[in-house]
Amino acid sequence: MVQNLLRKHIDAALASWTAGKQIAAPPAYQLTEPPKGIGGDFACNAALLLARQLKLNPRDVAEELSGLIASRLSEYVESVSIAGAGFINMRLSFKFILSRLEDILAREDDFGRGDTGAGRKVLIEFVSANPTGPLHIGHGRGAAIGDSLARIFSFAGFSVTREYYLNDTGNQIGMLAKSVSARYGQLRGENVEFPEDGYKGAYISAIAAAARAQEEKAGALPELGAFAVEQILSGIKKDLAAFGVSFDNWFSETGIAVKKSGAPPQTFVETMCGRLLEQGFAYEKDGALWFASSRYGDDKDRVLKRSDGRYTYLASDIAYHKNKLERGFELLINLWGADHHGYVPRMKAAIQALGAPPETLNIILYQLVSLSRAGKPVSMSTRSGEFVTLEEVLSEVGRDACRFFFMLRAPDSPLEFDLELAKKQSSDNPVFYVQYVHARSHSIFREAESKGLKLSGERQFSLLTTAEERALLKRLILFADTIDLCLKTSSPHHMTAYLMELADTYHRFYEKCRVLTDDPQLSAARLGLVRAVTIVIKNGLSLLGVSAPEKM
RNA sequence: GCGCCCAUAGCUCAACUGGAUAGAGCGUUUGACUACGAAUCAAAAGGUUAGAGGUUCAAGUCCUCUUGGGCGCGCCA
Repeated sequence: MVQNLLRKHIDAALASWTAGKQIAAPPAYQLTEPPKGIGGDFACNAALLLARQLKLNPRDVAEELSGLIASRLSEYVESVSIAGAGFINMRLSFKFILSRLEDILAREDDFGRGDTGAGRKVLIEFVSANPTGPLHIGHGRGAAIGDSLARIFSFAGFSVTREYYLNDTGNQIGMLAKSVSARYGQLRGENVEFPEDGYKGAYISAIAAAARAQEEKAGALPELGAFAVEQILSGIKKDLAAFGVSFDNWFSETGIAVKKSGAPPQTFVETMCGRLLEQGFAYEKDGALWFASSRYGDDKDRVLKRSDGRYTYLASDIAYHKNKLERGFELLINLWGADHHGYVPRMKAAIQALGAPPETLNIILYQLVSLSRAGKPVSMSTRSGEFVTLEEVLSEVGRDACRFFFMLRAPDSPLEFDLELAKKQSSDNPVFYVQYVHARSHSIFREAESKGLKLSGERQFSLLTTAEERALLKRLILFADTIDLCLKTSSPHHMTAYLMELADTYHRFYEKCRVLTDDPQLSAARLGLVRAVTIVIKNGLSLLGVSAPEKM
């Protein structure tokens, strides 16, 4: 990527400048795009940082540094200048930019693919919604972000496993069974009382009816808890498939927390708790087993095993993460709804008690989606039954628009989703703005072919001399840098922003520069540029799980 | 009561983790289709970054307080 390339040489320039000076550590400088109107492609603030450390005049430092940088970067940069308080601005050379353009055209679908991951094993756990009801719009956001992160990490050379943790045992499944059972009784005309904390959604009645149908067919009523989980889970899988989200593994809590006949004498949870006790991370008090999470910064210690002998959800979860580590994953990414933030310190503590450094676990909290319809808030409680399902939103708004919309913002920024607005705006949703670039370009290709022009072959890219063409080229070659930024911040929203910016630059180019002209040389060069744009747009959209149509 | 996250244009949000003149989209106003797709482009209006102090060459970003919101605080999951 461009930034890393420049950094390598700037680092060397800095090292030679600081040699012999009293510098504690090389400054963590930034390489940013200068504000519009300043000129230059990259700005470096190293001189400002060094001047502060050494109490020197920043302009003087910049003066000395810029010379060193210019000589080291002569292959990539055509000019280096000083501006403002001491920023060093660099302008990329056309020759370098064109070499990258050739790279895009040569690598096509693989352009942007990198090996920063070097095959390291990453587990991305996301959605993991309890199988007690259909997925709602909030789960959709987690699904979109998690799936795109998986695509991005994989594209960057990590070995990615996508996993869904299935809480298919415990109190909530018991309540689910009771809820279905009550509806089943009502179906048979019995006067049963519906449990106070039961799941009230209409889907419960549908499951009860399905159970009854199966009873009539098979002659026996299925076990209602397992039956309901199975029904709901198949709905969840269907919704995720429609959303373009797939999982490599569905990890069942039952497997680690429930004893099965013929299995080892202890469950995985029991073994894990025993080990924590041995190692001193857990202790017994008031008849319960406690995890000493406060030792690692949690507010207080947490119960692993209740005084009645049952294990808590936390115990299962720690055991689950122990299992993740035992499977050899070096990085664990968890996507949680922001309402779980209080749970973060104890899981971080657990990771350390399990012997892994805390940064092994990267918990990404995404703010919940607040849903409204025509400005009026819609309640989204599963138990009250008043929620809008992912399926409904998908059929209203469409998959591409929905996914793009969910990744427009950083995960930790709240997202307001107004159904009426999303429907109304569907024709000028930002996703169409980006997709239009792809469709428009292919329209040009079709036109070119009908005129007998070749889409590949010899091109003189030196003919691309206008400001619009240069701006477009520069945007194109920053694709890999955008992927890198997504990795560093664990957020795909930089990719949506990048694609919108690329689209903007392209549409401006399109207005100013006619591709198919009377000049065959110029036409060929511009066709090559447009081809590169379609490659980058398509690769970028595919990292977001959004299609790149050739016609719209 | 304690803790975490927020407050930026009329609305929804950016701002590359302390950098230059705080940017986009939507909405509003005005203009551009007899050559590759107008799902587009050009331009305008719109800001004391909730408020008050502080830290320094530099603060939307860091520290304190105030106000206003969201979420969490169980031997629930």
